[in-house]
Amino acid sequence: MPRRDVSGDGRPRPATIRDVARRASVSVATVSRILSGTYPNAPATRSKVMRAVRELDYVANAHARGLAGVRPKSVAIVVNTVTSPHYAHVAQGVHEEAARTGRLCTVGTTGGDPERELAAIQLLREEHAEAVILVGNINPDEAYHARMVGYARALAVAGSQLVLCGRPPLGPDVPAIVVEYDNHGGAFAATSHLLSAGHKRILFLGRQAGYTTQESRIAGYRAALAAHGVPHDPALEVDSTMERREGYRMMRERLDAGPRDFTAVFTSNDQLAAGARAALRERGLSVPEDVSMVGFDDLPPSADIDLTTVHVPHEELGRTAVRLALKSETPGSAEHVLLGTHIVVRNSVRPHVGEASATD
Amino acid sequence: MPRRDVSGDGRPRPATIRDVARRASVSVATVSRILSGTYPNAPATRSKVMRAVRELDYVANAHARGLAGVRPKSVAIVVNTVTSPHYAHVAQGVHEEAARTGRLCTVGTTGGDPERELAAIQLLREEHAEAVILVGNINPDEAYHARMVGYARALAVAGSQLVLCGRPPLGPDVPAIVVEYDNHGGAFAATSHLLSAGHKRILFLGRQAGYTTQESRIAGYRAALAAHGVPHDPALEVDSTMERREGYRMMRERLDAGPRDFTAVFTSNDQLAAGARAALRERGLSVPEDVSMVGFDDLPPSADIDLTTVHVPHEELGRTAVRLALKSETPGSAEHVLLGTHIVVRNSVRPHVGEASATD
DNA sequence: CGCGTGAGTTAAACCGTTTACACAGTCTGG
DNA sequence: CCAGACTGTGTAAACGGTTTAACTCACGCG
Repeated sequence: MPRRDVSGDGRPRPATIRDVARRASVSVATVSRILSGTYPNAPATRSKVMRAVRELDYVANAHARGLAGVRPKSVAIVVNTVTSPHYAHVAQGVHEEAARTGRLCTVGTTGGDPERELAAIQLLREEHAEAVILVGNINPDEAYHARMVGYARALAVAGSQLVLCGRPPLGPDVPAIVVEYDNHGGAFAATSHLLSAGHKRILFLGRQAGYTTQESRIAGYRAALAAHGVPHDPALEVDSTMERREGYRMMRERLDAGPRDFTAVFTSNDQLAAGARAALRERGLSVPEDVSMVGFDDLPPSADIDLTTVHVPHEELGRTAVRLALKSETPGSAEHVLLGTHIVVRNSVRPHVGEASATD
Repeated sequence: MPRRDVSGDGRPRPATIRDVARRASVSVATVSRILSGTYPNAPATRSKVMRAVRELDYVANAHARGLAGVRPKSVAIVVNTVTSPHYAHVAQGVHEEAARTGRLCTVGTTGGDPERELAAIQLLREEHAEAVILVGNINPDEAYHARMVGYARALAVAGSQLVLCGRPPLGPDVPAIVVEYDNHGGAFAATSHLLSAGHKRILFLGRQAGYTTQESRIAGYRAALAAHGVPHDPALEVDSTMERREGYRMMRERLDAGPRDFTAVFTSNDQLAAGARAALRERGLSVPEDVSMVGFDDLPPSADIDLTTVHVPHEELGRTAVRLALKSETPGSAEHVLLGTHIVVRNSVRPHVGEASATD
């Protein structure tokens, strides 16, 4: 019945707390208490134990500790991919904050597949992590939402604090911390910036129906047009995913399709802007001389191409998520934080002095 | 003495295997067997149990399972940062392969600090993960190496297979799987490509003493020069880190320092190439018309700027690491794999027809 | 009819921690 | 001088699974 390896090969096994206790001639309870440091102990005993720990190179077994009821020090994060810059930077923030407090992160990737997201959460239920952070953008449908609500409750029961990062709340009765950032306000500011420079024909690149992030951004764009009394032309809204190639392709198609009917471009993220910019250059149009452009995200490479863009606090998003999740002792908090975004002005916008510029 | 929550608040607790057993009127052993599927069982019992599982929304506690001696399904990866493209892509490969087999990844970041790397490993010892994958480039010194060897042994004892990814072996008696890629060969090919196009003055950008990756690349560069009988001029080797800004800065300095003394550039990675290219353009020099350029890494954005570069199988590096680690039942394997690199020819190199081009 | 046989199930040991409680000293104050 | 507080340590019961060995029951065979 025992599985203790006394038998054959004698493959070494890690030292246990019992080995330490034996070597230091104390009980296991004493060792445990001294290592956790939360109990009174005699200096002499303490040094005996610490020596035994060192000599045996003892580290505690995380499984045993977790089972014994100590909350494991771990946070989990579920992202789309680890290669896309936005996710990577949020993850970076999560890692920073986690590392500050001596934690590692469990990372699950979904490739944008809601099914895989749900599967990852199911797996994470087993781990009883302190926090489970779901980051980014999804295209929620009814069935998905219902299942997610159930899973969220299950996580709470398992003792994991759920955090939604850059994604809307699940509902009033689902306990989750929500850390969003101001997509609408950022898009409003970006569009206003172009409008103030005299642009009236502003192409919006990167519409994607159903995805909450993109919808907020386009809503901000429309709101700014309305606020400035500039007519909204649906033909200026171009569907595309968020990848650079797509920005390149869509801009190229647009330019090839007929005469240019815009003087400025607002893209749903910086990668689209970079792609669109490349397409423009190929057609002999430069930014900002011929076309003004504003992006969204403020990723590091955007500084190199002097792109005016909306700064998103990626890292802070991640840090805040972790901080809030670990703050409350008992999981099941519900909180809603909205981080600000602001426009970073570089050199990709020029005033537009159009034909009869001053009407209205 | 018990901690079972019968007392006050009645906060719900996750269902345990005992709850399932009770509900299905069988013993816990039966439930365990049926769920693990590795034992004969009667169909009637099976469906009873499965129903109870569904009704109670039972998932097994990973800690308990781990403690009971079942190898937890988890792989760990330790990287520099999650935002740098090379690491991100390797991590992506690791995640892919892990996800394929239903595993999540634990990720530790070091920020390039050897101390933090060692700390992460120490933390990972507690987890008893199946595999611990250390990725990338370091600047090993004597003390670090000694400690790492000790930690590597400890990991083996804990049952975790150590994998070194893009980093040289620790030593013949340290059990680790090593997955490298051909830095030397790639650099040799890249340099040869430029030499064959008639270039004799090739700037090497990105030398960094002590870092194994960069040293292999510069060695390949020198070997190619020697093989083609082109004299090696140390003044053409420029120190720099691997960041884009640095490439921009160093190239700018070089151009400002005096007349241009090179016709081609080989950079230690694509990001340096992008930076250097930007600096060249600012001075009115274009690639490839005025200066030929070859990079290293073949990151996605490099296709957009038509950069000829050395393809590194980032994702495959990660996938191979996981695959090999999980292959062997017992940890402590030692294996050395060298993945190939190859040059991807785009449009950043032009033949150089120099003054008196044909001497030697 | 006795008995092995094998499929299906169970009781109990065990994994390595933490912690509630008991207990032995040592001080302190009345 | 003794009750009571305080210190430090030990004992043993959890935590929630897996696994071994034993047991039950029907069945087929000699």
